[in-house]
Amino acid sequence: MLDHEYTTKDIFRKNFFKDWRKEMTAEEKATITDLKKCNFTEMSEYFKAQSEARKAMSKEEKQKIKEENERLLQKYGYCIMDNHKERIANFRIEPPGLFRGRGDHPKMGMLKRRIRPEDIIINCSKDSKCPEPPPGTKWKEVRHDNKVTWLVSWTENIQGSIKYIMLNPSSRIKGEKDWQKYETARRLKKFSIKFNAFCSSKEEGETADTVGCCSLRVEHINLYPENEGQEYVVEFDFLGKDSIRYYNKVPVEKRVFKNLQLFMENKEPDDDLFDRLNTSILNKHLQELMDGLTAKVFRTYNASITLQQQLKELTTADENIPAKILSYNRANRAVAILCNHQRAPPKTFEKSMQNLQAKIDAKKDQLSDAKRELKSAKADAKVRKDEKTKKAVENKRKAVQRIEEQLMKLEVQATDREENKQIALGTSKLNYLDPRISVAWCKKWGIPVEKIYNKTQREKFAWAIDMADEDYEF
DNA sequence: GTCTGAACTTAGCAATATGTGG
DNA sequence: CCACATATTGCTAAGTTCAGAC
Repeated sequence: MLDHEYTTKDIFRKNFFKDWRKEMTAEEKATITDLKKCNFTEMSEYFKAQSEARKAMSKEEKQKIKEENERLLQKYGYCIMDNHKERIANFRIEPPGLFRGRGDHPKMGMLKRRIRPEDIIINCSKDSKCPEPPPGTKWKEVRHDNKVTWLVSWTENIQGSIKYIMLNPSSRIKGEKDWQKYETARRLKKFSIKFNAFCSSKEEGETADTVGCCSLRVEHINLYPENEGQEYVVEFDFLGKDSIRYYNKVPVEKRVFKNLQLFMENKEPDDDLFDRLNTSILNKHLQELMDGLTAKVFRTYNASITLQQQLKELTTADENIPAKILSYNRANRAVAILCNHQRAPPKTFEKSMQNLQAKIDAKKDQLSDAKRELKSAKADAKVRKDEKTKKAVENKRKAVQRIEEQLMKLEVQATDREENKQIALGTSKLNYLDPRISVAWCKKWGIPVEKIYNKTQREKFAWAIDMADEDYEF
């Protein structure tokens, strides 16, 4: 991790050194007293060399590794549930290492210990052949609980939380749950509520300081009776899940604005904004409004309804397939922005943008050359009037057309990439957008579903690809 | 009511695989 | 066919929800 920014952070270094010293012998402890004086370059070089060696391997060696991975997958990557062979999601146990919390995490750098068979609980049915622990070891427990979906669990040592091995998203059990999620969100359509919130509460000092709706503090909002020509504007600025910043200015109803003013009266910046509300009160209230309604349903609803509406708005009939796909990506992007799904701009972004621009310029030159050739071929044909020159004109015309299409494709690509610089589309696509909306859109416009969903996504959304026709309405 | 823990979903980053143009 | 760019997959942390203890 030597090259990583983590290692420059004080908390990371402090936590690492503290945990490392716990592992030392008395002698080591006496010798190694200052992390600054420790030199890890030799180890770092070793791993770098390993990675280089891996890259430099011959085709045959790479193929061998691939086959070995496939063998492991076949051996450990599947289970039988209700008589069906199902793919397991994370069948490899998490290796030991240094904990990398996100944001300002107080525990970053702590030693994540190796998981041993004695830490492992196996959950399988009574009549099944229970997996054997490695020779000379024992599982912590073997149980037969058919009220839960996990196959294996263990307790990790950083937060003391339980980790699980569960089934792949393509499995029946996950697919049905996913379907159910969207059905609940669809029922929200009947209500004309616009509500964009989520909740959380956490122990201080154990986690990074992030908030959700119920735990927003006074310091996270500013109120503007008037702002940029709009009335009753609330400015949000806080760190949410994964310490991703949420910044937005939202005009609200006067009544909401006045209430927020009241909630902020006589409070310190670090006081709770909603001090009489907690997640259980909120969820109880939501449950009364609609069966199955919880805070996160709004996110699913907002995302899916926005995709549907954006697709309607952005797709035009006479466009070609690449242009339609651009429209799809734009609709997807609108959702990602709504949900605040961000990503760090790729390290190679500027460079790859320049390269693409260079390609576009080259293509433009090529186009004007082709046009010039077409012109002279036409002139030629006018004079000669024979079959051969006529055919030449036709060929040149086709060439121009082809280059124009290529140019357009490149330009579309450039626009798409620029607009996507800091936006992550994957999260919404995978977790919030009812796949039946996308499938219906594909069917309606004759777009192969492979253009929208890759192999993994098609496996996860198999249920939707199967059931949605082109008239599907969310 | 309030707190805690178990179970499950959602999240962004990094490594790896694949595709493409020179 | 190679180098580079892009797409996909893997990884695991960080959320939400709900039930049950107190």
